[in-house]
Amino acid sequence: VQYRIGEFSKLGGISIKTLRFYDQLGLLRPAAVDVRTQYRFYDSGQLRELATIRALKDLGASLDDIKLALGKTASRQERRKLLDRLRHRAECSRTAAQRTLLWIDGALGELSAGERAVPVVLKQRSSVRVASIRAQVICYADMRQVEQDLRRAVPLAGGLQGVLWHRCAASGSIEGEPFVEISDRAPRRGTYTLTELPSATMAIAYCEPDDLDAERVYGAIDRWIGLRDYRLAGPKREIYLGQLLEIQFPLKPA
Amino acid sequence: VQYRIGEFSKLGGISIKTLRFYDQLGLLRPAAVDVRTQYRFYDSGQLRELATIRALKDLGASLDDIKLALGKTASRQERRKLLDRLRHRAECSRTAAQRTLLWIDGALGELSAGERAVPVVLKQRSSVRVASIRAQVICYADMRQVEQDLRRAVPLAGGLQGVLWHRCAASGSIEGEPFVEISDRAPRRGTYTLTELPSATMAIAYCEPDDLDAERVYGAIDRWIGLRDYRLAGPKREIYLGQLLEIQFPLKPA
DNA sequence: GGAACCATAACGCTGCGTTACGGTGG
DNA sequence: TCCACCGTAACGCAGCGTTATGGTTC
Repeated sequence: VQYRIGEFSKLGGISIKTLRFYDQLGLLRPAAVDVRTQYRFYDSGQLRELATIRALKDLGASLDDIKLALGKTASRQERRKLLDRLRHRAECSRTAAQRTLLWIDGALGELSAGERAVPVVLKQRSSVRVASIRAQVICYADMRQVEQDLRRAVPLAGGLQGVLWHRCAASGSIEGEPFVEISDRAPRRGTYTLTELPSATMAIAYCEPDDLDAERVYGAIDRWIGLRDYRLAGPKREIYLGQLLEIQFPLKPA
Repeated sequence: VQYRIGEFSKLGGISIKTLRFYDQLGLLRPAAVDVRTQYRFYDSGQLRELATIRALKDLGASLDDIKLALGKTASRQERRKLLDRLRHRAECSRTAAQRTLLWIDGALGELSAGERAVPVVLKQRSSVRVASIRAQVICYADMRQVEQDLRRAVPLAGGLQGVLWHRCAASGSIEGEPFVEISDRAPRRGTYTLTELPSATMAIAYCEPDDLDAERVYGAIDRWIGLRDYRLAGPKREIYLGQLLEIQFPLKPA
């Protein structure tokens, strides 16, 4: 039995446009084509092919994948590999959706509590050459003095400025390392150290220069990391950006 | 502090092209534009805007959504509604991924057992006017006789043909209803009944006219439905398509 | 002769990446 | 003068939906 495209599309539960598109891709060629009118004719066996295509598509396969998997040259091996890939994608997509869900629930909670949600994003930073002074202090405010010492010693070039935090109050002592970016031309040595901030993947967020806000933002980044398969890798960074502070948590997978 | 697009893109962890695109959309306008050279200049506060955009995007928002949510005319209400929508989407996406996972695991199992996986798809069928004869029989083969009676009584017009199964062996008795599609012009009444197959959403799959294959396919559709929030709604249908049988399970949500 | 069906061709959607081509800044 | 940087403009991607225009079948 032969069907014209309209009837076949109704039987197959798919649009005419899609059928023409699949024909053009070579994914589902009509069983016959009238040479004069170019009318497409499909047969009942092709309903099953179509169902196979739709089923694979519903599992997340691309039309290219499907074309390869259904082609005559395709082996059981290849079909299996396609399913394995699709399985993997589905797994990733499930965990991603799960994380999104948990994060949104957290954000909705904060909103209900009258606070604004803290946007946290992932960012890659390449390595930066810096001059720095590392110091232990009694309270965070004491770090200001160290920063001023550094700025006096180094001609600041308009590059990045900030602080690396090696230990924070929770660990019993406070240890920080103010730094400023320096150009490649080697400057004279002085009271400061020349090092290189390693390149890193980082979770970042912004906060006002205000202790209360800082605490919220630190907590938010911690929760963000907690939802993902990352761990902290190295000292946290705070970058000065005008009136704003960018908080960076360097990460490594696993 | 002002940044040119290249530096800003590095600080923000996003491509130059994307920044220009966001400018064009009005999503993130540069703080200043040089009138002569058209160079874009961004400031540090825009890093935070950018992070907000990226964070929302990561939660699945479209750029349009984000533009509305971050616009000055947007209220807390609207931002909340956006999060609710995103939450809903994430939930759908999670269950969809979960179903895909379970289904693929089933298919991989069948493949390992040496069988081919059965493609099952959802399909909408509109209502069809049919002539039919309903009958109880002792074994499935007896239904052939009823089908022949029907075909003798009705001028078959090349439309759909098949059987509705009201009861199957598992329920103790077998009751089926062979039918053939008829045109709108009312035919004479005879030994058959005129009814209308209601329109329905159906889970369908194809099988060879072979009892063993039929059993596999019925099982596959059952499992398919089991993974979703559907229930059976009415008699199953079998449609004859040349050498092929299309098995249809009518469904209703919940 | 008109309604329903078929055909091809071309543009639209998202969210950018990717040339191509030319002006700027240091 | 060179090279890195900036600009606009236009096409490409997936998977079709949506006209626009014209032939075919009943």
